[in-house]
Amino acid sequence: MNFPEHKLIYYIQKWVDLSEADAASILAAFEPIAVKKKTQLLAPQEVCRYVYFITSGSMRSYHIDQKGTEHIYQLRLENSWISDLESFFSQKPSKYYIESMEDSTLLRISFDRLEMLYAEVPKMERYFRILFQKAYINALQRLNSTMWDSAEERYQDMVKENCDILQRVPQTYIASYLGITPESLSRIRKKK
Amino acid sequence: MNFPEHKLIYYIQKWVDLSEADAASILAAFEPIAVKKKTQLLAPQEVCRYVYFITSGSMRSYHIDQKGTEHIYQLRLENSWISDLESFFSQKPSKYYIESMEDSTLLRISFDRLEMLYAEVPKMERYFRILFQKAYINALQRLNSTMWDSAEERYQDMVKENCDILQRVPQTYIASYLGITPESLSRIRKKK
DNA sequence: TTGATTTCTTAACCTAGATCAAGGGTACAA
DNA sequence: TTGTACCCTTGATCTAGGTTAAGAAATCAA
Repeated sequence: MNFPEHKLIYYIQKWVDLSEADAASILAAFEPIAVKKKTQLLAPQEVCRYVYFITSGSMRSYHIDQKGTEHIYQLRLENSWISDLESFFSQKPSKYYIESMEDSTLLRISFDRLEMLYAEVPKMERYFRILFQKAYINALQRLNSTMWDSAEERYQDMVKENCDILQRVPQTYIASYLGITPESLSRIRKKK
Repeated sequence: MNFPEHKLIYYIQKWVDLSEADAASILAAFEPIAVKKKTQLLAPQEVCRYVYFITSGSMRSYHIDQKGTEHIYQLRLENSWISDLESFFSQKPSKYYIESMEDSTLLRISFDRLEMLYAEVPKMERYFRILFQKAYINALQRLNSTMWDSAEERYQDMVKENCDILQRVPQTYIASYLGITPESLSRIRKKK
């Protein structure tokens, strides 16, 4: 079987064992969608209704400050999750945008449907516990390197990870994600 | 009943319903310890063996860079959790210190005992899922404000939270936590 | 009570990265 | 195929916060 939905099961099974029945329940809970490049899935003031698993393409989330400058805080490729968890779990208005950077396909699940899924397949509680734990560890590492490493070190770390995101999205997005201006990133790249 | 252990149950019950039996299982899984000010619970190269719930006092976690400068990335008061999750969950050597800032009492649980507890009381899986979810949201907010707000704004936000940590620990710790030098914090405080 | 350590403040100077401005390249829409 | 928007680069200048240094104040151990 080779439906795109199965990638989701593959990634969940890296962390918890699933029966055939579990897998079926999970797939039934998610709804597939397809979006063109630069489609907004969330805008400020809206409540974030879904958590998304990206099956192909790439997404970013960002906010726009008082001066009108965009600040990207998440860049995600296929086989990872994206949402505004703060808005999703509180079901209160978001401060952020979520937008596709390429034509993309996603699986989405709503707040109520997710709570149902936790009841149906309690292992999902464990899966998301592990997912958030890793996400939290990651966010702290990013915080540490933002506070204490130079912009150049942060960029070189990203290059070392050899993530093809560097080839797939504009440098201005990478710069914003690293917390610097496009001009600074251009100067850093020139050096090497 | 008024044993200090019960604060733990109180805080867990804010997020999941516990039976008497659940509460008993949880309390049985944790071991109380008491430490003097400036006691190290973890040092670099050691594996972080426990997750700690602080029942009284305060803790910090930090690392020391090549130049010998301390960088604090967590400051925690009573009724919150502290650990190095990266080391704890991988059971690999840590890069961080965990140290008490005041005389403190804590409840600790080991990796194996926690896995047993998840099996005994599956609701704990849900509790930690919610805890890490909130911690992750928080870490992203801190990352955003470190990237995009001035040092003064970050300090003022901390003052607004009205957290008594500002009174209880040296300013040099607050400065490091905010990602600035003690000199800069002193200048910021002088302004107002 | 007293020296020793730690913490906080202030001042002079420095630097990484921001800001402002302008030109060239590239990609897609018509 | 051309024009329009976006993207990247480069240079000149500016600034928040770092660095270095030194003294004052507070805290602590004996």
